[in-house]
Order: sequence, then C-alpha cells, then structure tokens
Amino acid sequence: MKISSRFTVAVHTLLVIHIYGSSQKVTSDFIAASVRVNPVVIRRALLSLKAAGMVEVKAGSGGASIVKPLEDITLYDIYVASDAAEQDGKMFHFHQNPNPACAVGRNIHGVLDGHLADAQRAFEGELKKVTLADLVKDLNGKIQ
Amino acid sequence: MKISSRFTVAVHTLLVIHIYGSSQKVTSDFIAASVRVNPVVIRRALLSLKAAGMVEVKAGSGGASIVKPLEDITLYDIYVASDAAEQDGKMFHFHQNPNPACAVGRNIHGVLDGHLADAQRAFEGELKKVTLADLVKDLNGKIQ
DNA sequence: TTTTGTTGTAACCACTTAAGTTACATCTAT
DNA sequence: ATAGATGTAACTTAAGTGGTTACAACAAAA
Repeated sequence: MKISSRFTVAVHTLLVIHIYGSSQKVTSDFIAASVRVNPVVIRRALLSLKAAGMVEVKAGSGGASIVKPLEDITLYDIYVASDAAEQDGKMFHFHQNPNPACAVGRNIHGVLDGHLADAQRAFEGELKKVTLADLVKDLNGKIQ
Repeated sequence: MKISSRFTVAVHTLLVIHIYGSSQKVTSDFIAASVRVNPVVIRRALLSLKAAGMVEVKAGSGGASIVKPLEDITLYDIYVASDAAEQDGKMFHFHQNPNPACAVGRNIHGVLDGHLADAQRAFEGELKKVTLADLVKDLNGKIQ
C-alpha cells in the first residue's frame, strides 16, 4: 500500500517554516493554506516533528520554527518522524504462521527475509542521502 | 503502510508448487496448508500469478504448475503480479493540491519527486536482483 | 453417467488505517 | 480581559486487507 501523505505533508511543512519563518509568524493555518489540507492535519504533523526534536512550536502565541541544522535533517528522519514508517520498522507484511511441518513453510523466512531487508535498506538509504538543506537549496534555485 | 502479505504469500505459493509439483498434485488446499491461510486466498494468488503468465492452473481436475523458467521470475515480477505494488506505480502518496500561489506549494513537486522516485527505484532494483531460481537454490540448501 | 474433487468467483464480514472535520479547553501575549 | 493559536478529543467517511461461506462450472475417474 501507499506510504502515507503524512510524509510529504511533513516535508512541505518544514520547507514553509524555513522559507517564511524569517519574515513572519508561521502558524498552522498559514502552513495549511500552502499544503491545502485542514489545519488540524498540520498541527498533528507539527506535534510529530516537535517530538522528533526538529521544530519548536509556541503554544498560545503561535508560530513554528526549525531548531535543528537543515543539513542534519534527512528525508529519512522526516519519514520516521511523520509516522509514515512502520511502527515495527518492517515494510513488508509477512503472513505470520507458515506451517513448520512443511519444508517450504519451515524455511520461507530464512530464504526471504534477507532479500526483503535488502530492499528496505536500499529504499531507506536513498532517503538518508537527501537533507533538508539540499531541498532548500534546490527550492531557492527554483524560486529565483 | 505495510506492503500487503499477498506478496510473500505469492512467493511462498510458487515455492510450494516447485518443490512438491514433481511428486504430487498441488491444489489450493495443499498450498493453503503450508502457508496457513484460507484456500480462497491462495486461489486469488494463483489467479494473479496466472494472469502474469507464471503459472498454469487446471480447472476442474485441479493442480498448479509453473510455466516460466525460474531464473526469469524475479521478486519484483511477483511483487507486481501479486497486486502488492501500487496500481499507479507510485509508492508515495503525495498530498494532491499544493497551493500554486505559494512559492513552496508551487515547487514542492519539482523539489521532491525526483528523490522519491530514486528511493522507489532503489527498492524495486533490489527486488529485481533476486530470481525464483536463487530462492529455490537457497531453499534446497536449507532442506538438505 | 453419476460421482467426486477442484477451481473460479461472488458476496459478505471484521478490522485497520487514512484523512478530513468540528469542537473546545488551554495557553500566551497584548 | 481579550484575541488568536495550539493541543487534543471525538466523530465521520472511505478505502484496503484479509478471512470466510457458498456455490456454479468443470474435468476426470468410477
């Protein structure tokens, strides 16, 4: 199944905070207007990013800011922080009770698990290659 | 969210057909006993694998067999055939209406899409590296 | 030709997750 | 105090997954 849009929403949110944060107060309503989702969705995203130590949100007065160097935040970090990754850390859903009385059922995990882990590692490795600093640089280039 | 167990069920199914097919008729009930799921789940898997040209199923009399060289069937092929992959081919769910009036909303796709595609390509690339022949070899080693 | 076993398929159900929405208590700064 | 914002609960809708029952169609064997 598809990876939740919580991930791309979280990336979008961080970019908005960075681009507009220096010139104005960035509220969940403001971010929601750029992402075009309900403000509550943004607040939930901010709660996750805050828990991951990436942003700070001023309760009451309002406004979010990034509190970690952009080059220290990878897409993978955001992927995990946004709860788009699996809780148990495994992308594949394995049928859980293969029959141990069958030669195949007894060995299917031993035969398959390594390859599945390889695929997941390759996927996550790509996300780890890209930092928010890269995205900002690219974005600024496009804005000019 | 997790990748459907339809994928690992399909792999398991193919291995059972190969290992036991030479000595007996392999029915959906037989496969279901090894995978330990409802026989209808196996029949659905066989329908998908049949549509992908990997297996042949005898209606009426029963029994499935593999009709494609094992080294020509990759995990990726099974992943796609089993309907565990996305219909539109994209792993990521992108929020669909970023605001074009916002510098970030207008450019978020341009900035992110390439990286998301890279991650997906790396993931699928790993699955393409492994063939059913590899799994069978490994499995036979473990059975001995 | 009847019987038997199997497949193909429809029709459900239960469960989970995603995402949107409303509502409101709480908080902070003015 | 007031105004604006956040944190959070509650509810809804929709979709997807996986399990299950049921049965018509079919093919081979008795």
